[in-house]
Order: sequence, then structure tokens, then C-alpha cells
Amino acid sequence: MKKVTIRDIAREAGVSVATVSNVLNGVEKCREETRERVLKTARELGYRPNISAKTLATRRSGLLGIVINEKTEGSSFSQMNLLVNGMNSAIRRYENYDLIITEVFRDGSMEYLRDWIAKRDLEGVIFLGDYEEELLREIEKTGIPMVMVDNYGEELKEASYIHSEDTLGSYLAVEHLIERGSRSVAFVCGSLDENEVYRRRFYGYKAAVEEYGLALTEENILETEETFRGGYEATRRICEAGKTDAIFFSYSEGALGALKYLNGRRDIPGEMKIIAFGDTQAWEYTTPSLTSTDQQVSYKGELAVDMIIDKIGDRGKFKREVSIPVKIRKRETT
Amino acid sequence: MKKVTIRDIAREAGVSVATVSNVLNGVEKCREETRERVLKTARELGYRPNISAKTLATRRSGLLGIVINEKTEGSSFSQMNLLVNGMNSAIRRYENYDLIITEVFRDGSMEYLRDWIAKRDLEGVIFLGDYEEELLREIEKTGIPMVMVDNYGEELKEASYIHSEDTLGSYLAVEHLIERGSRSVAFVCGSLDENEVYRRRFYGYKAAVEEYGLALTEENILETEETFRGGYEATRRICEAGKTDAIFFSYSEGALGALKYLNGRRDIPGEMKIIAFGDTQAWEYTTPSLTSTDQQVSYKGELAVDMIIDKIGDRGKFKREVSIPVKIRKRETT
DNA sequence: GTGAAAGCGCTAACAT
DNA sequence: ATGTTAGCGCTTTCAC
Repeated sequence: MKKVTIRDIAREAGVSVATVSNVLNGVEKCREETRERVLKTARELGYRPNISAKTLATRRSGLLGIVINEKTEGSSFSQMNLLVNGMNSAIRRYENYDLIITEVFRDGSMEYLRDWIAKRDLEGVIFLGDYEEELLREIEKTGIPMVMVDNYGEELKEASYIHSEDTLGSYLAVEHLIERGSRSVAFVCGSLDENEVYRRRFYGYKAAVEEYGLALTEENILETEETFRGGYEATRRICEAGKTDAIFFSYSEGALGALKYLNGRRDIPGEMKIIAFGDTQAWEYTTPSLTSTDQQVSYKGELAVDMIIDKIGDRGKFKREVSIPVKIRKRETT
Repeated sequence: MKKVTIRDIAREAGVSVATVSNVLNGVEKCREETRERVLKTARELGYRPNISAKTLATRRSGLLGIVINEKTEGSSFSQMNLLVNGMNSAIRRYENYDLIITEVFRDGSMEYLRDWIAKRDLEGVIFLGDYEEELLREIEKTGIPMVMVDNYGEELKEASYIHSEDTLGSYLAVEHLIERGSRSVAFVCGSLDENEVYRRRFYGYKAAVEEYGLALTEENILETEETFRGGYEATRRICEAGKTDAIFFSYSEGALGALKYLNGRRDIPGEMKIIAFGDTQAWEYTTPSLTSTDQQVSYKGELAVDMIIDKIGDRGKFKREVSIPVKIRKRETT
């Protein structure tokens, strides 16, 4: 079964390659009759377009890059698979596009990334999670359309952003804790310095705490490593201090660590309430089941693809910022 | 910054494009002096190869396809991200290769997949999880090198397979339960009919049960949906029957559902022991922490890439089957 | 050891 | 409405 080209179709259908190309690309420059004949022979011959040739001729590869960072991906608990799931659903709607994937490691990935984008003629790239501003700026210089997911970067002028309603979501989460009776809520997150997402969530926390007249104390703000263990340790410290009756986790793994520490030591939610930013089916099945905020991860993925394709159409101009609403899933920890 | 081509390099370095091409591809047909001059100008000009052109000329795209199925990916708990993590690590070792990804949905994905492979000139494809035999056979007909991960398919003659030591692993897991004092072990899995992985795990279970002289009863074998809920319901049924003191979960989510049901109802591990096939960091932090079998998922991903690249080198012939050893991570549920 | 030239499959002027 | 043709950037005989 050798390769069928448009030349074969042209010969067989008795037309020129240009006509075949036109028909195949939906260019309306021929009469219906020819159109159908070309389409028919194409089908009969089992023609499959060769994208490399097309790309070479047009500079359009139909390739969207997905960039993942080591940290996000290494975590067995991350919701990256849901994101990718959403992207895969969305990409099916765009016949000529495919997803190509890479991972950025801590060191010197910039040159790698630039090469990657250039050599594959990527048309757009979606970044999942956090990256150094410098890397992003360098990539933006190449002029490629970019969409950032779960990541804020004030300095990029043309990239679009998708994230959760971090501030509002956190406000609602903390409000929920207070409504359930809490009088002192702790806020646990990763590095506030390095991570705008956590800063936003902190603003939401702060707003709720002040709004409801609770004290905003330093000991109630804990920056930890973003792991199960980080949550466990934070909870231990909080309990040892003994002044707090609820914890908000900015990274959801932490909440599982918290439950581990609390079970057998404190009554949940009586003595300690827990809420986590980020929902997972699993949270229904922890002991006790975990109240959390649902960020519609899969939908974020779909949106990312739709947005990047829009941007490609708009020739890369035009920045957008989309916040995905957050819903509270109330369960046993509150 | 316009596109730099080998033609530019040739002109600048005062040689022909053929020589540039040779040098760039490491063909040893010129003297050291020319070689260095070409390399130097290439660097100075900021040359980046154009893969589409290369692919068009050579039929080698440097693209490896990853196929995911809807089910695996939709599960927020799947370890797909770890697999992809491993693949991304491995792919970095092969300068000319990249990973392109797609998802197979339940219906009529065969034609889609064939097109995908053909139009992108994929050099090899890695399947994660389960697919219909017919689909796989059709793809194999195209002659493309295939590597299957966590999936057994007796009928494919040239594809290679990577999976866990399912039978031995299950044997060890059940043996562990028995050694901890169990006298009646239940086996919970998804559809045995449809899934060879579960059949293998069942053989291991059966072997251990017989080896240690326990009874092999029908009520101790439960086929359920492979979800948290499936595990929860299975556990409820087992407890209501009241004849069993340990459960082996072939899909690890089930174990979380089991804990949910058991906490407050039964003493773990006193009255009921639990073990799950498939480890996750999270299992350290459940209440109680979950004993499980570690299948080195990330390593599987690396191996998949290495194997497919080998196959591409060998021109697609030569079938291999690799079983990844399974280790038991003993925790509080046993 | 190096160069000239044909060609990979497709697109897009430009002609007709 | 359709055909001719010149590339897109690279590889690869085949000559020199």
C-alpha cells in the first residue's frame, strides 16, 4: 500500500493538482461536479494528506504544544490528567490540530523549549502550572500565541490566562468555615513569594477573616512544602499551638495529610474543620470525607485549547483572562 | 529574525548545502576543518533545523504517539501522569524525538487513529491501558512499531508489552494477607471477561489461596465497577456476608472506598485487612494508611519510550515482553 | 571530500 | 473554473 498523493488523485480524476488541492482545502473555486469527482477518487485511492508537506509549504504545523513542569507532573495527585483529558476532548473539534507534549525541568530548559517550538513549527503553546517569568518572557519574544493555565504573569502582554477564581473561591471557602462556627482559621500554602496563585488565595482568606472580624495572626499563616507531608506537619504545628479551629489548604494534598494527623487526635469537624482548594473524586472517600472547592479542571483544559486556537486565528494579538468559578463541595470535614 | 536555512549556512561558510547537511547529520565525509567551519556558522546564524522539511525528505518524523483511553484518563486517580512523566524523562535522551498525544474514545476511533498515525508520519505508538483487540490488530497491520503498557494482547505478533508482574504480585499480596493472619481473602476487580490484567491477578490470588489451604469460594470473588464507589459497595457486601477477613483490591481506588465503609464499622487490620494493587503517595496518608503493591509506574513510562525507540531501530520486528517487579509497601491496613 | 540537482507532497501565485 | 509552475527546507544519489 504505497503512499497516495494529490498527484495520483489529479491523474486519476483527470484534473490538475491545484484543483485537487483546492477541493481538499474547501476552496470554492470549481464546480460541484469536479469537486465530487475529486473527493470520490480521493476516497477510492485511500488518500491521506501528508502534514509535513503541508507544513513545509504553509508554515502551519497544526501542532499545539503542551508544557508541563516537573513538579506538577511528578505529583501523583496532580490533576494534570484531567487537564489533558479536557484538551484531548477539545482538540477533536479542530480537525487539523494535534497536541504535542513536553516537560520542563528545573535547569536550563529555556533553550530546549525555544528549539522545540521552532523546530516543530508549533502554532501555539499551553503552559500548565508555574514557570519562571524569564522563561515565559523569552518564549513570548518568539511571538508564538501562549495560553497559561493556573498561573498569573503580569508581565506577559499577549499571553492569555486561565485560572480559578482564586481570591473569591478562597473567600467563600473561609466564609464557609466561619459559618460552620470557626473563630480562628489557619491558611496553609506553598511559597507566597514564588506563587501568585497562593497570594490570590491569601487575599481571599484575608478578606473573609477581616470581613467577619476574626483575628489575622501570623501563626495562622503557614508556608510549607506542597505535599501530603507538608499538610501533616502544618496541622501538627497548628494543633500544638492550640489556638485554631479550622484550616484552609491552598494545595489539596495537604488536607489529606491533615486528616492523617487529626484522626484519633481531634474531633472533625467539632474541634477542627478542614477545607481544601481543589476537588477530586477521592475526597468523597477519605475519612472523614473532605469539603473542598471544585475548580472544574477538565473544563479548564478544553478552554485552553479553544483559547489558543482563537489566538492563532487572531494572529496572536489580544490578551484575555478567564476565571473559572469555584463551587464548594460540602462534605464531612466542615 | 527570519528563518535560517542550511542554504544560508552553505553560502556563509562557502560550501554546498550537501556538505552542510552531511555535517549536521554527523556523516563523516569531510575533513575536520570544514566540519568545524560549518558548525560554527550554523551556531552564529542561530540555525534551527526544520523538521517538516526533514520529515518530508526522509519519511521520519521523530514523532512517537501516545494513545490514552478515555476511561484511564478520566479517572482523577489514575497514574497516567506518572507514566507520562517517565516518558518525558526518557524522551529527552533522544534528541530527535517528541511525544504527540491523543485520546481514544469509545466509539469509532479506529479510523481516527489510523489517520492520525498516517498523516503525522508517526514512527511508533505507545498504548496506555486497554483497547479492543480489533483496533489494535488494525493498527498493527499498518506496520508501525507498537508498545503496549498495562495491557496483554496475545494476538499481536510484533508489538511489545510492558506490564507489572501481575500474577506474582498478586500472589505476594495475598500471601502477605495470609501471613498477617487472614483465613479468608476476597478478590475485588473489574470485569474478568474483558480484562486480562485482572485475570492474571486472579491467577495469583488463586495460587496463593490454594497454596495456603484457604477455601476458594465464589462469594469471595467480586467483579465491580472500577471506582471508589465500586470498592465501597464490594466491601459492604463482603461485610454483610460476614465470612471474610481480608480484601485484595485489583484496582487501587477500590481500597479507598473500602476504608470509607470500614472506618467505624470494623477494626482495621484486626477484623479486616486491606491491600491494593497499585501504590500512590496518597496511600501513606489515608486513615489507616494503606498497604499496597508498588508497580513503579514512572519507570514503566521510561521503559516504554526506550523500547519503542529500539523497535524503530530494529525496523519494527522483534517482540518483547517485560514484567516490572512488584514490591509490597506494608502499611497500617495489614 | 565536496558540489549539483532531483525530489519528498503540498500550496499559492499567476496564467489561461 | 482549472492548469502550470515555482517554491517550502532538507536529504541523497551521482559526478567531479
